[in-house]
Amino acid sequence: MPASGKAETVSLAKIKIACKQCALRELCLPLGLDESDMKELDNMLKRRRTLKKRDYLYRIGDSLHALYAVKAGSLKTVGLMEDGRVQVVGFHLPSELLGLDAISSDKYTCDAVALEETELCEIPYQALEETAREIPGLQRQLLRIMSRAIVQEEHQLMLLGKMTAEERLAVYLLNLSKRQERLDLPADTIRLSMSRQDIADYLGLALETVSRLFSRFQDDGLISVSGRQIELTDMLKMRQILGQCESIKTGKKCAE
Amino acid sequence: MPASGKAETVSLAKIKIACKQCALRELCLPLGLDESDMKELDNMLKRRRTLKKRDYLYRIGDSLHALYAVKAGSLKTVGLMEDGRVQVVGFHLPSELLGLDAISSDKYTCDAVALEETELCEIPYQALEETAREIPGLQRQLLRIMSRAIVQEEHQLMLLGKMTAEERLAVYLLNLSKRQERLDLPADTIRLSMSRQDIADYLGLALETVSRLFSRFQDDGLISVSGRQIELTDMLKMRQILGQCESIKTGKKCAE
DNA sequence: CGATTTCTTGAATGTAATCAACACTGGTGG
DNA sequence: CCACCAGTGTTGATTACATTCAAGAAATCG
Repeated sequence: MPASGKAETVSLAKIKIACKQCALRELCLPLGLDESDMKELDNMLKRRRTLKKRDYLYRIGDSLHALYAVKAGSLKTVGLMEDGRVQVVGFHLPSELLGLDAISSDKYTCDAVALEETELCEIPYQALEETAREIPGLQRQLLRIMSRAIVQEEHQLMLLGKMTAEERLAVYLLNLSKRQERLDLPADTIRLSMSRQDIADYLGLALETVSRLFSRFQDDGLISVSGRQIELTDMLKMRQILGQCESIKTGKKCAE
Repeated sequence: MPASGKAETVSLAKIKIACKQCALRELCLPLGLDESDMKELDNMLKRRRTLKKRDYLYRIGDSLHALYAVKAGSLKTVGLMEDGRVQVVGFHLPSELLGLDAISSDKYTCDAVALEETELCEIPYQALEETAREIPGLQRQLLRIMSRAIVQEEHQLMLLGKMTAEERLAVYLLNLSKRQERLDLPADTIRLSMSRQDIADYLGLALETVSRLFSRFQDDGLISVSGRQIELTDMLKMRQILGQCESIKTGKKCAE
């Protein structure tokens, strides 16, 4: 283990804070990087991007230039079928990474669309790959992040393949709650940045079904709905909808 | 570009053949490796494993020791819900890799079960990660493989979220056909190693629905069914079920 | 060969989709 | 500031697709 002088510690603390602000803690914060590593990373992450609501970050078939980390706002990634059917593949909140699907073929396989005013960090992929070679911890972290994406999607497969409409929405809300908590936001107040249609396209339901479920949950005292503002008024009862399977369904087990 | 003497070429050819037999071409064949790299890889891949039908390769919660490449036979990976519901997350044929989900948390998140007599190569993960540091091409390939898994699961999300039962089975059969082709097996003859129940649990359907669809496809002249032996007698008509979306649905677009 | 598992087929049911009408929201310009 | 309008969300009625329940046939295994 290398000795750590005071200068290094300070610098490290500084850059970690920067990284936290930049919402990239997913990628680099957990690492034990030395100062020069940090510089390299920092150089890579200079570029910013801002999107307005409905702007595309990238489209299906675009060449992979970069991965993106959400700094503020939110996006959806959407898979399309030529006959117009769409599947929302993911929602991306601050601190989360987009674009991993493009690594295999050098093309993005989904459209990525901002759901609101959104800020991102651009991570040029070529540079990231090269840097990962030099910084073992970064390589490791990158692999972990990709693996986590796989696990997350496996949960979604289970949701789409085996769960009722009611369960799907309960999972969805609890999952959003959990992700907010990680950002040090209140767990029981959710401001949805996506439409009912988006939620439906994510959960494999019709938008009317989603709307009805919001109403039913409200009638049952689980939530309080005011447009896109949701209060989780009875988390316990909400979890009971999921029976004993919370851990799998909300992603608790594999989220960390 | 380094000069390549005769000795190196021969050795490289030899190991590539070994790798092909070992069904690991996914991982190392596309790389430009030099001789010492090859040795290192080869050392890593020494261990073999053989499973009988219904044997578990690993279970949910087991610690990640290794990734596995299927050499012969087939497996399913299964996600479980405590109340007994199951979702088959994937089927794994020769040349395909299992265990990527475990990298994020050091635990496998699915059960992996052999569907028949199955042979595998064990790839100790720790060693793989370290080797990937030293061989840039390997790191790159590993990232690509993981990205491809993500893309594949995204297709499955679309299938489960947006496709009819009929379309799901058509996609499934065409996908199997394509994977067989890649192994230099006939594209129009499929011997299913999985039960109707497994297929149903993969496609998010009831087993009766799957059974009925096989019958209907046969009545419509698309396939000829004899238990688990399927002949694709009219691929064209089968593709027409999918409308214009073949490329997405059969994985053609992103498989390579 | 018998016994168990797997598969097929039929009938009834149910969950969520679709179709349809209306209400609310939020942004824009008069 | 209000009215308007497009987009978004709610609710009801009907329909449809796939599930469930049930029974029997076929295949597989010991």
